[in-house]
Order: sequence, then structure tokens, then C-alpha cells
Amino acid sequence: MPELPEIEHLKRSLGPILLGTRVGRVELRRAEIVRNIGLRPTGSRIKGSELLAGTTIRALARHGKELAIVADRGRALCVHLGMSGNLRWYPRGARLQGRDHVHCIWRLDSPRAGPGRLVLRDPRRFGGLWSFPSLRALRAQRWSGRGPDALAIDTRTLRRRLARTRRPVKAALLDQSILAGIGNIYADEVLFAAGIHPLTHSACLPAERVRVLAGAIRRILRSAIAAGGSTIRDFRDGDGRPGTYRRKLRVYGRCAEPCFRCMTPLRPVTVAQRTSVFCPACQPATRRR
DNA sequence: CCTTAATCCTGGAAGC
DNA sequence: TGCTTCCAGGATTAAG
Repeated sequence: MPELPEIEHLKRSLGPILLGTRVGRVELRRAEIVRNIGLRPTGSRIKGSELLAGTTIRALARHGKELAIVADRGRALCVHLGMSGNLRWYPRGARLQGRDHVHCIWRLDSPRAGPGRLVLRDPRRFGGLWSFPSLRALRAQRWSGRGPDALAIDTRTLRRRLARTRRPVKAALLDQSILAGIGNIYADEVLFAAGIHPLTHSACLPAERVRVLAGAIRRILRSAIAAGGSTIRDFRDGDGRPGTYRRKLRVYGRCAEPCFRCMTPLRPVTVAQRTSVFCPACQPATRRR
């Protein structure tokens, strides 16, 4: 499930291949994955240029879990990988890994990596593509509805945004309109690191706890980026490599196993329709107001 | 306005 | 072994 660290690592792994690269023909095999139909003229067909055909890639940008590929004429293609998606580079002649669920193929000529294909594959189709005339339009129409990027979140901003909601802190961390980039894996990890119970009322967190939480978010996301992200099952970077941060996860996926800090068995709790794993000793429940 | 639930989708694991 | 059932998850939309 690609979250912020996986997408940031993807951006870094694809950057050298994609920057300055000519986009040739684009093969859209499943048109439904282009999601911003409502923002387009009704009944209009998706044009190749909307998927960057015939342009040169000039920049990559990221906000939260979303990646934008920006072309020379300014057009920005926003990619969201959902939970099972991947975006991979295949040099000419390389065989695709997985023939089914391939939704879009870009034929590229990279100044550094040579000719090849960029392939979007997403079995569960929770991901998608959104095309905008410019990065500015993408930011205004889509990313403006998201909270600040979690990678550089500061205490003051986090405290302000957590104070606005009555939900449990775990639900708030998963809400991309509050903070962009954190999903179920890293939410559990940062709450453990900060010693906060997932059900703690967001607005009731003392300022000192929020300071610790903000620090844990920045530290854990940075560390996960350096490890190439967490591969639970599907995630691969632009070169097809899995991430290694899974080995460093301290609570996610470890339900009933002993806490690394105190040996207490980790416990599950459902918050916002998701399973959370936490340590009942290191993350004590606070009395609710 | 704020919060919660249903929805989309496939593959892997568990249960019978 | 083979079938069914359940679960995993992010964002959008609808409902409460």
C-alpha cells in the first residue's frame, strides 16, 4: 500500500529516467482509470496529449501519496497508486511482470536510460490518473483539498489541524484533508513511537504529545524513504525493487506478538473501519472528556 | 457542519 | 482438493 514514503522513493527512482524524456505513443487500455471525467467537457474522448503523448517530461512533483508528472507544455498528470498499484520502467525488450491489470503504457525515449516503457499496473484499481492543464491547476483543483504534506509537518500546524476534529487521533491521521501522506501502516507506527493510544481524542492531545507526534512523523517517514518504503506484498519502485522498511515496522502486522519495547502482546483495535495494532502498555488509553 | 458507512476491486488466506 | 467466505486498503459519495 503505497503511502508517502513509497511515493517519495518512487519519485526519486523514476526521476533520473523520466526527466528530459520524450513521450511517444500512449496506450490507454482501461479508460476508467482516468478519473477526472467530471472536470472535463462531457462526452469528450481522452486525448493522447492529456496523457502526455508527444511531450517531454520536465519535472516530477509529489503531495502526500500522489505523484505528478509535469510536461514541457505545462500539462500535469497526477498518479495515485491506490493500494495495489505500481508504476514501473521497462527498458526496450524487457518483459512485463504481470500481463493482466495493465492499464496504461507510455512509450518513452529517455536521454539517460534509452528507449523503453513506463507501465501502470493496478490489480485492485483503487488508483487512478487525473490530467490537468498545469501543475498550478492540479494544485488548485485537487491538492488544495488536502492537508499539508506530512514529511515536513511542524508542531504548530499539526496541533491546529488536530484540534479541529472530534475524531480519534488514528482516524484524523488517516484523513488526507487533515494531513497528506499517512496511511494505515505509518499511522500505527507513528502512534507507537509517540506513545499515543489510537483512540485518543485528537483535540485532547496535550501540546507536548503533539510535539512528540510531529517529530515521530518526520523521523519515521524519512527513515522509511531511505529504506525504499515498506513492501507488504505488492509495492515495487520504478525499477521493480521492493522496499525494506517492513523489517523495521514495530507494530503494523504484528498483532499478538510481543512489543519490542516491553514484551507486552500487541493488541488490535478497530478505528475508522481499519485495523490498528498498538501496545496497551506503551500506548495507554487516556480518560476521554 | 461534522462524522460515519457503503462503495469500488482482486488476490491471498482461512475455514469447511 | 476445491469450494466459499472474509479481509486488506484509499478516496469518493451518500447518508445520518
